Amino acid sequence: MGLREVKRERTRQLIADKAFELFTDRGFGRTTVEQIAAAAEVGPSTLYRYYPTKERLVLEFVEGSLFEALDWFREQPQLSLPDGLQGVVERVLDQMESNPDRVRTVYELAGQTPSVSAHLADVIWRWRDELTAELTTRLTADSSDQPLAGASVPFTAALAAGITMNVIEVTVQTWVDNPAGTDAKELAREAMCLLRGGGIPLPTADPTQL
Amino acid sequence: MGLREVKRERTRQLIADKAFELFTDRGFGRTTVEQIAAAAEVGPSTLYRYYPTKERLVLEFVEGSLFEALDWFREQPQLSLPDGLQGVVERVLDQMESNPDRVRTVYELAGQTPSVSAHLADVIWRWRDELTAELTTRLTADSSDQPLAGASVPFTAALAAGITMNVIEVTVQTWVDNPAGTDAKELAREAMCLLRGGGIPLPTADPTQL
DNA sequence: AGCGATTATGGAAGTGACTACCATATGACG
DNA sequence: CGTCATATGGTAGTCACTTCCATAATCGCT
Repeated sequence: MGLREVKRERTRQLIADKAFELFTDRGFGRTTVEQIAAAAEVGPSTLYRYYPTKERLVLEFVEGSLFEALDWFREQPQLSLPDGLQGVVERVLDQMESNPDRVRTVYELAGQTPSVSAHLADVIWRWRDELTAELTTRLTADSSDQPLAGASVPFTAALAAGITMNVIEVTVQTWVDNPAGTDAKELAREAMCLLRGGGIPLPTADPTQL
Repeated sequence: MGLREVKRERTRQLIADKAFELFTDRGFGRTTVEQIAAAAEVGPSTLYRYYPTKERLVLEFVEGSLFEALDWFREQPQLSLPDGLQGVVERVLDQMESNPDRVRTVYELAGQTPSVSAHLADVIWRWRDELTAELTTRLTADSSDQPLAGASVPFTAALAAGITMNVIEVTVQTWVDNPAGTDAKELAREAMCLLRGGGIPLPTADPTQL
């Protein structure tokens, strides 16, 4: 690795950090990209080479946490899918718990600014889509695992990825809302017990006469 | 209802329709709001009184379908939650199936334009949040339904809403991707069978040693 | 019908995110 | 040291979106 990439990563982090400072101080709407660029001592056009939109500056940390866990998952093909997904959930929550203030601020900014919440939702969706893709390849690979009666593999994969995403979202949301002190991974465990135990009201397959 | 509200609804629809035309013709990025306003024969400032962003013009139909079903759900407090949620799923899919081209175009535009997919994700999220709120009040009301051992009501509600949203999303996605002809409600039924039958690899509650 | 109050509309002016482009500088490599 | 690839900064421009005000359409009441 050359000196070039080191500098690149440094600049990248510097920009995101300065941006986050300004956002927490003056708020998202009252901060211009010029101000961020000036604070990071780069030109605005340089800033846009690192981050495509102002919103992505807010989401840097969350995005990183999610995709790190996904990368880990891809490198663990020997694990069973349930164990692998469990590892994904744990890794994401570990990242979040390592920096509670940042996560909290992200959610606050998302709550105040529609475009931020939109981009947050988008990042999580893209993550889920990549997880779906990975699950699809794995399910097709060892389809001996389960007969998968009738249902197509991508369909099953999408459902699994969606539920995993849900568990993470619900857990993080609850963890952020609570006055700190709660254990995120304990919450996630509860969520999964509920899922397996059937304690959740699901839509029924049989249509009722309406 | 006065003449005023009739006109308002007419203008609202007119704007969305003209916008959709232009988007399908020239694409989202190559259409300016001025062009849309001109096509609908209103001033740009009027357009912004009806739609807060250009992206929401794309999502008008999807948004309407989702929230109509939610309104219906709110008006059916006598139904059990599973039946009610089933009704929600059915109603959303009915709406989508009533206008396949429009849904397909929305997904195409979302696939091409990041900001559209971001707003699409956001709309669906807001919908899920409102569904969560409704489920929370209902679960607290008749908590005699189930003991809900230990788990908090909003937690359970959020999971239920999330899964319902997942079923809809996965179903619509699969239905849109397929070369037409597939029955969306049949797909949804499969999804729910998979969910109930445990045919989906979920993260395990017990952490494995990593 | 007529009249005051309320609300919808159109236009003008401005802010700021984002893009395209080019000249320059800086690290990579023989 | 020379060259080459890449990173940077600045400029100019487009366009989404906001704010504000003057005007016009509708409503409610008598």
